[in-house]
Parts: sequence; C-alpha cells; structure tokens
Amino acid sequence: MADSVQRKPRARRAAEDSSPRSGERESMRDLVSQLKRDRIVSAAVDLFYRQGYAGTTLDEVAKALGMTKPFIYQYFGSKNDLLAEICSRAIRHANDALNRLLSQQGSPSDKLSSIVCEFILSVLNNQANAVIYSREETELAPKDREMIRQLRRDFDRRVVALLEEGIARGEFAIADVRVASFAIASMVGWAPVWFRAGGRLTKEEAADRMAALALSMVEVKRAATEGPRA
Amino acid sequence: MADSVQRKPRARRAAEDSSPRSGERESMRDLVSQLKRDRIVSAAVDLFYRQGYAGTTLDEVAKALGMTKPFIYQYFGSKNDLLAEICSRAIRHANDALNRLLSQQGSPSDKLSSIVCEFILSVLNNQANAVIYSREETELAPKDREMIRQLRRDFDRRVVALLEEGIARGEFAIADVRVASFAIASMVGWAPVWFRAGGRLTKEEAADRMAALALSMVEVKRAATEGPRA
DNA sequence: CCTACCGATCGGTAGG
DNA sequence: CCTACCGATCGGTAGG
Repeated sequence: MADSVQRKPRARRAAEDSSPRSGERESMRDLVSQLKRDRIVSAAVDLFYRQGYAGTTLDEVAKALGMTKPFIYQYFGSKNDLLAEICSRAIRHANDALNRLLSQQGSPSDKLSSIVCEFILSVLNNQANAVIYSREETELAPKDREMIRQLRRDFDRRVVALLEEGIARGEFAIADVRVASFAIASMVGWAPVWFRAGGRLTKEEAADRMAALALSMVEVKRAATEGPRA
Repeated sequence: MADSVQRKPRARRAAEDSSPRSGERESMRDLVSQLKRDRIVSAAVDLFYRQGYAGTTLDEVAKALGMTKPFIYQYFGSKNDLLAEICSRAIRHANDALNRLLSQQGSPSDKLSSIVCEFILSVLNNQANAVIYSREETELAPKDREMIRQLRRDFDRRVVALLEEGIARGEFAIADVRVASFAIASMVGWAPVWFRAGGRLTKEEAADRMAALALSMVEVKRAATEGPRA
C-alpha cells in the first residue's frame, strides 16, 4: 500500500561518524519523522471527516498544523497517498481486531459475542477513519478499494462459518445464514452513524448491548415465558 | 439509461397556434420539461453513484445525455442544486414509505415486520439515491443536511414507540430499547451495501428475511427446543 | 440549446 | 520548511 511511506532519512552522510551511536541518532530521526507523519494524518482525518476528501484542500491541512503545503509533500507523494494512508490504517485496525479473534476459544455463542463486541469497539475507536474509508471508497485506487472488499468478505466468511458451527452444535437456529451474517455486519458497520461519544452509553456499553442483540437474533429460542433473557 | 435516444422534435413554432386549447399546450410543455429534468437527474445519479459527486463534472453528465453543459443550467441553478434534488428524492421516497406505515393496523410484531420490510424495499429500490445521500451528506447545504437527520429521528422514534408498545403487550422482551432501534435501523441502512441485484435473492426476499431477523431479535422467546421458528 | 470563454480554485513543484 | 508560481480542471455564463 502506501508508497511514500518509504521516505528514509537521507543526506547527512559525511558527518554521521562524529556521533558516538549513529544508530541512536537514526532512530531519533525516524521517530521525529514518524511523529510528523502522524500529525499530518491526524489533521487530515479531522478535516476529511468533517468536510470530505474533495472538500478539503491540502493548504487547509497544512494550515491546521501551522505549516505550509510543501511540508506535507515531504511526507506524502500526493493528496491521494494521504487518503490511502488513512484508509490503510482503518483496515489495519480492523484486521488486527479480526486476527485477535481468530485465535479465541469458546462456544459459538461466546465467540460470536466477542467478535461483534470487539469489532464494534474497533470501529468506534477509529470512527473518523472508518467513516472516511467508506465514504471515499470511490476516490481510492482500485488496488486500495480491493482491500476493503477483502476485509468485508473475510468478516462475512468468518461469521458464516461461526453461525454454521453454532447450528451444528444446536446453539443457533437460523433460517438464512448469509442474510444473518449481513445483519450482523450491518450492526457493526452502522455503529459510527448512531453512536455519539459522551452520550448515554460508553463505547464499551454500546458494543456489549449490540453484541447481546446480535446473539439473541440467532440463538435457539429457549423455554421462557416472560421477561428479558437472563 | 439510454443516451441520445432523447432527441425531441423541435422547431414547429409557427404552427402551434393551430392547437385549440392552449392550457393543454402548457401542460404538454410542463411534461416535456419534467421529462428533461428527470433524465438529467437520472444521468447524474448514475455518475455520482459510480464516481462520487466531486469526481463527476457537469460536462460528463451532459455528455451522457448527448447534450452540453448549458443544457443542464436551464433546469438546475448549480451542481449543488442537482445534488440536493437527488437527495430530496431519496428523502421523499423514504418519507412515503414511513407514512404508508403510520396508518397501518395490527400487532406490534406485524407492524415491526412491515416497517422493516417496506423500508428496506424502499431503500433498495432507490439504492443509488440512498447511497449518494449518505455519502455526500457533507456536501449538502445545512438545511438539506437537516432533512436526513430529521428522517432518521422520525424513524428511530417510531421504532422506539413500537418496541415499547410491544413490551407493554408482552410480545417483545428488550433490554435496551434505544439500542434495539439502532440495530434495526442498521439493518435498513446497510442493506444497499451488501445487496446485489441479480444475486441469490430478490429484493423482496432479502427484505422479508431481514425483517424476520429483526423480529426474532426483539420477540419474547417462546418455548421451543429445536429448529428455526415456524 | 450550442460555442466559446472567463475566473477561481487547487494540486503540485522549483528553487532556495 | 517557506515563497512564489505554474498548469489544469471545471463550475458557471455571455451571447446568440
């Protein structure tokens, strides 16, 4: 993905031997460089989120940092590279969440519960990135667009497998497994639309309750005459 | 979305006064005018959907119609007016669906089922408009943005009321009514993301199954030892 | 309903 | 890391 990510510190070759530990200086410079990149991305996320990608100029992004446009071009090859970096971070976060869950143990019910819960949390913790990604999908290069599709497919596939396992074990009862997986993906993907930070619920509470709802949608209905599930 | 098939017969000005009822001629002109507006909107929907609003030029829209840009400016004051028209159509469709359901009778379960089903159908039947609306929300004037928020609030409020009625009648069992209404709204709002026309399911089947899932999420769990709900 | 154009914006770069 | 700029794009309009 991101290409200009590669910008390595150059120049300053001759003088380097005067330093006792050149490795330390290198890493210091990398850190500074990484910090600046992060600040650029962070300012861009903020503006793209509020004004859209096309509606935001690089001059604005630079101004938000108290810099000028050429500063950005030291770290990113183009405006579109910057967008790709934002989206790839959203993907990375989501993939991390998914991988964390792949290794989990427990009953299908337990697993489904944590998958939904963790994924909603991941989406809410990167709300702006996630929103930008889905909104600006058409602006991305085909290669980058393919990544999000892949991620969605992975998620759906995993959920479908889990639902089928649950059915086989008698924990779930589902008429149409595909549609059920889409319903669950909907709850995850739509979370940033309705969730408001500082509202009635914390992210964790919101994620927990949504996960409980997802579970109640697919679980075998047990004998119970009244009242919410225990 | 044919293109230059549109060529209307022109000229014939002098001869028109031979028509007996000028009122009829006016309405004819209105119809033609409306037809042209519709064709412009339809071409714009197609392009905005595929390329995004900012990524589409008015020259492209005109070209898709076999016309030139000034043609569009005869019917719309600006590019943003055109977007607002598209979004307002999406809103109108959704509002129509909501109003149709307000007048409905039946148990809370029945009502919830038809609300979800009808609304998903409405969203799927205007998929491109709906997607454009949510994607380009930031491009709209504040007044237009307010309309979509209002619609969402109406939908949520109505669903919440329905869920509470269902609880009072002992049909539903829900731990958090607000979150449940968001879960239901998610299924509706996310439908265009996963639904593919010409796929395994028709729109009606997709809507039906999603509605059944929504219902099973909130219904009181009845005694049943195995198998899908009847 | 077109030709032909203006004017502003903005991504990107040269050069220091 | 800035000043200063180019060049292309594109929304919008004049005039017929």
